[in-house]
Amino acid sequence: METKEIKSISKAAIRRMPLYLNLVKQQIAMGEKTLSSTFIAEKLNTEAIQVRKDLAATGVVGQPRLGFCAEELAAAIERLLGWDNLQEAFLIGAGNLGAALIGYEQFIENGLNIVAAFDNDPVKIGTEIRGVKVLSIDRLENLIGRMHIKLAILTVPVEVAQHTAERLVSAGIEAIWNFTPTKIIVPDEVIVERTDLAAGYAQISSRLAAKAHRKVAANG
Amino acid sequence: METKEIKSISKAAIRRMPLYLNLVKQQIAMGEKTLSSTFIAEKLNTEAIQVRKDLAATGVVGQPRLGFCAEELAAAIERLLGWDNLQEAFLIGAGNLGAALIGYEQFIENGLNIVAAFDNDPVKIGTEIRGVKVLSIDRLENLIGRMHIKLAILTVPVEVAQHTAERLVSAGIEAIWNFTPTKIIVPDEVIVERTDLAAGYAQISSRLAAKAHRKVAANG
DNA sequence: TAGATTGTTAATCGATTAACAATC
DNA sequence: TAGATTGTTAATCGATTAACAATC
Repeated sequence: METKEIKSISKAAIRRMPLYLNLVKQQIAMGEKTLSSTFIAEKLNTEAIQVRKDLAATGVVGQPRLGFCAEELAAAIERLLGWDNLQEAFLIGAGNLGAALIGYEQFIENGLNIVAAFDNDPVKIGTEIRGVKVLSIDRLENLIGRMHIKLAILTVPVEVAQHTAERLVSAGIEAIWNFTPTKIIVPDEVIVERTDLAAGYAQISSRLAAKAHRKVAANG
Repeated sequence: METKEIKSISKAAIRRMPLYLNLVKQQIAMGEKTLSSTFIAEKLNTEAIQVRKDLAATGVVGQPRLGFCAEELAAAIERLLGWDNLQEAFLIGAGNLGAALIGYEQFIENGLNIVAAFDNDPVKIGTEIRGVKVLSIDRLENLIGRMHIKLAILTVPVEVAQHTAERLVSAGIEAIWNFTPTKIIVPDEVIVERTDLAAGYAQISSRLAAKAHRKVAANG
């Protein structure tokens, strides 16, 4: 398996990788051995040049006329994303959103395993959500250390987001996936990714609103 | 209320608007009348120049020495995002994620109201999730037309995402919020926003993996 | 061989950041 | 007035897209 030097990768390219991976796996399942950037671009409604540029970052070398080896590509993307190893995570805040993430089967395919949930609500503590125990938030620091947990999924109410983030950092967490609608401030070495449902909805609603405003303007 | 011409807005700026709005509302609740770009930047761990550039898009004019009028800013951002009007939406696919979105209280503040859910599972049809009825997918087209629904939240399994999107488009939907890990292909005039949990996780896991790979390399 | 596809280098585009005059 | 802050214009940065030689 010949690979060239790994190139630097843009954040946008990383976000597209799961789309490529799904498609590659789909082709493998259909018995295809190779797939070209042209094919991928057509399926994902994008441009072949972007696909080639993105895939260059995986280090996989394609073959003129044939495209890329599907198996090799799948393995390279999974390695690039770290989806070839299981990642254990704690979920902090066992509310609606937290419970949904625990039940989100897709994560297993991505190598993400939520091993415990934490909450401060005595009613929730001691219960289980789809086999995942809800523990007291008091035990957070101790268990992060003992279980060598690197990733925390933050689904607490926004008011306690910053404070909880600071607890996680003191306990030695390496990465925080922040689902709260605020920006948490942590040291640079801590990896933070914010998945903000409000930000996603803002894209949609602003465009719908712009359309509506234009219509009102046109009708006087 | 003096406003200047509305400027064009980047997607990234739109995504930041909810953060600004939350902060502004918080300041209003604390009795503050104005807030400056410097203050906002400090609170959100970003640069004042970016805040000013973003806020310029709302059309609100600030005052040197004082900053921006909080009330005016809140109203302008809500109008820009379309959060000043209630948006009714259908949710398609009443699985785990779908149920969580129905229960996500935050949406009400954003003016988003999920009025019905649709599924093809006879066990689910006829039940309610937090007061939202689960209806048969067979009634989708009819009800979109009758209730003048503009927005559909797509939480179906990935295999049926494209087909379901096409049904929504034929029924006259204007916007689709796509939570499936695939790109749906629809006519240009249909507004699509993809919120992909896998893409968000890819950011985190790739950085954790890069860190781990570096460590292995360093230890020989 | 002819032609589809890769991968590199250059050009373009868009967003962020810097500099600074205008303002209260 | 002095000084903090705004808002504009220009410079920089990063990502996307285009052009094209190399390859099988």
